Amino acid sequence: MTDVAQLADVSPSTVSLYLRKPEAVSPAASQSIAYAIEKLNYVPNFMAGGLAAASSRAVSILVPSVRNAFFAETVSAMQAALRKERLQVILGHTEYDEREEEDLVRMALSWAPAAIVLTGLSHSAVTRRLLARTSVPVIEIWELGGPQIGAAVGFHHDQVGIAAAEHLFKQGRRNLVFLGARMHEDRRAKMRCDGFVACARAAGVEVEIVEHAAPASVEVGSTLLQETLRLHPQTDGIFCSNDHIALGALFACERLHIAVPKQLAVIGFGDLSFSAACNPPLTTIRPSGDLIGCEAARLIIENLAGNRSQDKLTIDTRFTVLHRRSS
Amino acid sequence: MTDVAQLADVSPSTVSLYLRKPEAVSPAASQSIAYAIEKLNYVPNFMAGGLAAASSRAVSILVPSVRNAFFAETVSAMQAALRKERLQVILGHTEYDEREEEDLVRMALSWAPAAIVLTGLSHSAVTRRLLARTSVPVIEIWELGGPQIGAAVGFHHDQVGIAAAEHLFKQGRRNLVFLGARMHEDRRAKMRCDGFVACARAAGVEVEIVEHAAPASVEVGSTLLQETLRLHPQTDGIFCSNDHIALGALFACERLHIAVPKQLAVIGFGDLSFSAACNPPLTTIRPSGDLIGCEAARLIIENLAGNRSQDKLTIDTRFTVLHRRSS
DNA sequence: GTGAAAGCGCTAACAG
DNA sequence: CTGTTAGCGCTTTCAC
Repeated sequence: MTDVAQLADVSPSTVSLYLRKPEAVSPAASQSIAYAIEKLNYVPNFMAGGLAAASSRAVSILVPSVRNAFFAETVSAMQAALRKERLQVILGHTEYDEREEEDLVRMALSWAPAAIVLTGLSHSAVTRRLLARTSVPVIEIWELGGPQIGAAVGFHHDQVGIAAAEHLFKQGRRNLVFLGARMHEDRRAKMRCDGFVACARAAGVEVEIVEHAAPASVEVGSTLLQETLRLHPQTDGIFCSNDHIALGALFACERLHIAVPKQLAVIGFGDLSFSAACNPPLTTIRPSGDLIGCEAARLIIENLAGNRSQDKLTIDTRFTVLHRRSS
Repeated sequence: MTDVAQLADVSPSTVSLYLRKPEAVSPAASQSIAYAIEKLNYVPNFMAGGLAAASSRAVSILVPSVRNAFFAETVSAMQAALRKERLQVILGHTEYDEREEEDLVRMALSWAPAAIVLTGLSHSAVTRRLLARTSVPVIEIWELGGPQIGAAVGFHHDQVGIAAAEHLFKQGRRNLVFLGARMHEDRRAKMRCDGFVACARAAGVEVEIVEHAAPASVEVGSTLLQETLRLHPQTDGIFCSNDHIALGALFACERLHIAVPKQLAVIGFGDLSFSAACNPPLTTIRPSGDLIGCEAARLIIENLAGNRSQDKLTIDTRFTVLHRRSS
């Protein structure tokens, strides 16, 4: 930076200012600085900058896994939005493990990030303590309806379950089953299940739950459907914890010559890549993973601009019931 | 760190050493330092560390998009492997745009990362120049068979096309079509196509190519299949640029009552979540996205440990033809 | 095995 | 709008 300043015939602080707030530097100085940067192939050092400023232009995002299309979408949307403000994404995978999250938060703090984004509202006590001690803004995504550390951007998963139950009721279904996978890990799937069960119970209907120990997958969906028919042959409506399970169920129905939706109505969650295109097209509930990412990024950017007002803000991104031919 | 040193009654440099090479510090000192760290809730500052050491424990990973399951897998595998060495992942999305990649590389360099991981072998001249000037190790993933900047971990996409053609020949198919989407962007899909066409031509078979301008999706797959039947009704074997396209084709076949594989053999690429579970199970070629991530991480870790030997190393992670019932 | 000294490259008041 | 000044918190020789 000193070299650039020398070549541009200004002081280093003017170069620094130019890099951070170009509009505050005179056009003449700007031009010669730009030339010098180009000429010298100057690459700024973010670590020196971050050290001096006691905070970096990095945002730490911690999700269970980016293999999960939901989080991939959110991470992608967020990175695109943050990129415009020249903010970098530091990614961490918690694998649904609070201890892992704790460790990742510790490392995240070492970068003095502009913000830390966590998935969900349940975190270990240590995580909460670590975060309470810092002034780094925290944003929790993909879940609403519990105690927040900072701002939260997401939706109520129990409401998803309620919407699913109401939808199936409207279709005249009364023998309902919830198909789930590994719900002890995926708390949000559990919440959808709970909302579904509670809503049905309020209408005098007892929901059966058929669960699998393996992580959600298309194959698990097929297995669960077979299991469902074996245990509860009367079933006329199923809500699947996500669209992978639902697709597997549809495939199994096809193989077993079960008419969907005539004999069995199927509703999923996620609106994944195949959901609109399969046979029959899958009725599902679409969570706005993109919107969650965009809104979270917006909060971070506003915060950076000085808007410290939205500390424990809650943004409900809602969800949409997509009624297609599987119900 | 000074506070920790004071409390532990050692010098700051001993604390620093303890944090970086615990085995080089005496057990007695280690113990009191550990106690002091715990007691004071000391959080190291990576930026100060990076500034002083002129390099950070961050790895910059640039992929087209993490929404793409292939790259999500690799990123996930890599982050898991790097995490064990306390290396952080800085993520960037190029969206298949070399200008974007260039800009992301520039920002990546500002972190003085332990390595930069790029997707594919084609990069802008500026990107190459930027990278040539630094001593940051570069690893290119998901493609082999072109000029490398640094090490490369991946496989030959044209060989995938060849394997697909050979497979279809073995099934007695001679009227072959390649179904692709947006191949001007996805160079690697184009390479698979080229390999397929070249192999067929060598056997005296002319392959037709049916392409769509939109990005690959299940719906595009259905559209492409219909288009294929309209333009080339004799077709008895198709190779799809990926499993989303293939799944869409299977769905369309089902709707049109086209017997798969009897009338039409289908082979895809990717072995995605649904590929083994659909009707019929999809014959596909599995690229080892996980392995690519693991091997890339291994290179980075070895490099960090001083193994500078593997500069322009090439690691072929191969691929597997999974013969299932769609062919 | 441990400590003293000298920065790493930049930012942030503040004064002009 | 620009320059001066004083560090930010750590690593790294090099002695001891």
